[in-house]
Amino acid sequence: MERERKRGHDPESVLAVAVRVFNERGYDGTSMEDLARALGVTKSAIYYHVPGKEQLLARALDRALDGLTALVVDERAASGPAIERLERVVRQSVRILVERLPYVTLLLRVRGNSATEQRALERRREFDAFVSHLVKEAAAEGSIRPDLDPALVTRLLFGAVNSITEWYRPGRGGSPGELADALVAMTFGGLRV
Amino acid sequence: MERERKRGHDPESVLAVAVRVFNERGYDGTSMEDLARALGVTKSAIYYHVPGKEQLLARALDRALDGLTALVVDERAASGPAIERLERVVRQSVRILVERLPYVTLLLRVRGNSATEQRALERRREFDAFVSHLVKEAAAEGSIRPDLDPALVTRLLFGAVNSITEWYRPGRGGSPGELADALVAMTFGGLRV
DNA sequence: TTGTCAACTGACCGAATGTTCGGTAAACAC
DNA sequence: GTGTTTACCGAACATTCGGTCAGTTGACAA
Repeated sequence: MERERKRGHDPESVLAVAVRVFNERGYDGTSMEDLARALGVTKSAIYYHVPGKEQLLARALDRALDGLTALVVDERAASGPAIERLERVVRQSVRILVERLPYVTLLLRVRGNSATEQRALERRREFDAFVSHLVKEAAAEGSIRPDLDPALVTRLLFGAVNSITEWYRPGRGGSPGELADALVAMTFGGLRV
Repeated sequence: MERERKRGHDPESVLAVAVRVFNERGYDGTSMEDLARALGVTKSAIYYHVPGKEQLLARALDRALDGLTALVVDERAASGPAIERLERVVRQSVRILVERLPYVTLLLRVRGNSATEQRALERRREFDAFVSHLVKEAAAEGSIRPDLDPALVTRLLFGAVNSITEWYRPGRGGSPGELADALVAMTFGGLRV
């Protein structure tokens, strides 16, 4: 029998708590002692469930990146006007950001301090390159204001998208769908009446 | 006589190097040993010029916040349509971000881990409140699309502005003025043709 | 009743951390 | 030349770090 299994942690619950604390204090600002306190166990108990601090980070970053990679794979197979594909990518990005909020939040703060972080940055750059290319396509098709540099548009557009990790809290501020609607409305159409 | 003063460091040059390294590795991810290496001196030499690591952070954050505070003071005295004042605040924000890029970059990564960081977050919140109010005014005057929540507009708008610290490098990608022009064009008017 | 095993604890390790301290070489002041 | 100041070094400080390991506990199976 398996059900209920008493009380206790497993690799999944440890990861969830760890990512929450990493986001509160920053990865480097979080000690294993901090994690232990948040889990209600001693430091050594953590090592029963996971191999170490850096692997905790690696698993968290993979969760974020797997979502973004899946998006790219899906969308590479799509066709139609680039501007419409771009809008879909933005909407899907918002969805993934919200669904995997703590993991993506962590990813967006990574600086490349370790091999793990550098690997994550490389995977992230693939996503950036994909989006960047898509915006250029849309510009080449004449769907983006010609006075705006496509590279700049990409950065500002995803600056707005990524800022979601800085202020969005689930349950507040509407559903992910409404959020995506508003974001697309503002970035594509402008905030001015 | 004063001129040239041989070679060597002073509190100012230590701060400049420290902030650069803080931004590369993160504040918590940077050791005094790292700073010493970047300065070409030993750890102890740093303490001759500055009182410690946290004061280095405090001074850096003050540089960023003093700029933003000055902007608020200036703009509180301004009049005219809120939408025009908002556009001016955005342009000035871009200017300050670029002028004080390393300092503002550091500020935007602060999580509140120490008393120093919490004080900085409080000052930053004053700026956010000011901008938030301004967007609401503009909405009340009918200058912002009524289907967009003003609070959301504020966050996305400054999500785009603040993203500058993530990718802008001086000398590349045009002058600060052109950057502000493009940013205002896109956020106010939309990226679509 | 005994044995097994998952899930821990507590004591500990070596390394790294931020900071302090005693000393010192070179430049300057007189 | 003598004393003082400036800018630093090297060693040491207490503390904290990520991580290890032998042992304990309590639920459950036989």
